[in-house]
Amino acid sequence: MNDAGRIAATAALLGEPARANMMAVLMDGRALTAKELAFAAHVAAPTASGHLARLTEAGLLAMRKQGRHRYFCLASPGIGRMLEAIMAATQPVAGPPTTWRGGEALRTARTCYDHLAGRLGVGLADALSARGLVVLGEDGGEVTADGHAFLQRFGADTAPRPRGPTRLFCRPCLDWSERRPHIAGRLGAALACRCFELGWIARERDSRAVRITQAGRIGFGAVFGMELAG
Amino acid sequence: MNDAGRIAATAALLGEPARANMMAVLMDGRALTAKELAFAAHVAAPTASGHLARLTEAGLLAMRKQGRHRYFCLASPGIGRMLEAIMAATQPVAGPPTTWRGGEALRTARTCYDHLAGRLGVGLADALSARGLVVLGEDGGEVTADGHAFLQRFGADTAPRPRGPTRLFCRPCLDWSERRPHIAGRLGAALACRCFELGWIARERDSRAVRITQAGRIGFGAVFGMELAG
DNA sequence: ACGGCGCTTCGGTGCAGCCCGAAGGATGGA
DNA sequence: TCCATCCTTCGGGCTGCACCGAAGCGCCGT
Repeated sequence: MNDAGRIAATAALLGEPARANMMAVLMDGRALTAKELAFAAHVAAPTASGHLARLTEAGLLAMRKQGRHRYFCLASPGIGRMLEAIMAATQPVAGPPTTWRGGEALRTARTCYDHLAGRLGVGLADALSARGLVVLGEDGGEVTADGHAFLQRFGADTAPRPRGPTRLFCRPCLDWSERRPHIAGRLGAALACRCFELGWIARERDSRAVRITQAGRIGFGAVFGMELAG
Repeated sequence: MNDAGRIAATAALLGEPARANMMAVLMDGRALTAKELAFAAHVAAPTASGHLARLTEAGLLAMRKQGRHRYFCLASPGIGRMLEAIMAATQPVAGPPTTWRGGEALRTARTCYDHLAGRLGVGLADALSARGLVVLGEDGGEVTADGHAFLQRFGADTAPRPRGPTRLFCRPCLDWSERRPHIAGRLGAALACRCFELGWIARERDSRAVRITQAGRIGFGAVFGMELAG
């Protein structure tokens, strides 16, 4: 199997709308049951079962049996990065932000794999950029000296890893609703994690959307100088 | 069109072996004619024409008319990164290096989009790592202070971009033949570019393979301490 | 032990799309 | 002007695969 063969094999799996729906739903890192994925993909259980078997066989998904349920999640962070790369590369030409089907909550704030996206995520990136704490470009990002000090005070885990970086620290990730970058990578995950810890945001059930709490509204304003509408 | 829809649409295009072959051949950034791509994809001209039209329509390829020829190339660097991400994510489990079909030249040294891969690319990464000039991890890389000084002496363009980084500077890219990382990103491109300038390597016709010249054999040994077999 | 539930396997149907040969513009050279 | 080359459009054959209903297997709670 050569380069092109692997690309074709993988892309063929992702090219079926039902399977693409499943992968997209799993992008935030959660594990879902076969039935939930069947519903998300708008297909019957037998059809979903077949798809899930093929995705697992190909190493795109990992499966864990638990009682009578079978939980599926992305097989590795690399799979998530691949999906992000596909979405980033196929970003439609500039224009007014897409209207999401019933997705106002998603546009406000949501998780993107393991970091924050939506207006909250983009606003966070803007706030950090404006203060010179991070520098974001098309394909990479850097944290300034001021930024490291700030993040440490904020309580985000920015300690370097023992044996060199094993995951990109600061990486821009194009936001599908806002069409502007937010912060991904280990920093993005650390920021999101710390915001959950502080109770500034909370996950909505069965959705990638997150809700900004009252404490969050105050905190984002005081610490990052962000004004959150609503 | 939502996230999953865009993934599905793009992946469906890439999921056809003929189209995947075309994209893979174009990964090194060259522009090829429709006929050349038909040959690379092992299909007849009419079939290739249809595929190319769809890929161009979808924004994955860009087309330039020139005389009676039509040259196709990747529409943007982002498309190349997407293809790399797919290959990286679908890396088969560890094992003995794959035997390439008649690809000894490719295994020795080749271009991977715009940087060097194969034993030469991996060797270069190893040499720089061993000397503490760069630190490579799973998902990111850094150039040390010594590394910056070394690269400047070598003549690779490592000047920071005017308004922040617009492309990731140092990034590991998993090598398909060697199963180990080589250096991609702006640094990878700069290194490859400088090696071509110095006449250490030369492109093989109609292939991603590159040939190491006699000057290169001496240069890689003297400057990077690399011993190149053959 | 038994029924309920989640998931899988099996068989048949139907559609989407890949593929090529032949014919039709378009371009450049003789 | 005429031909050769490159590319595209058109039409028909064919394969592959997504999809679902029904039936089978394993696990849990009662």
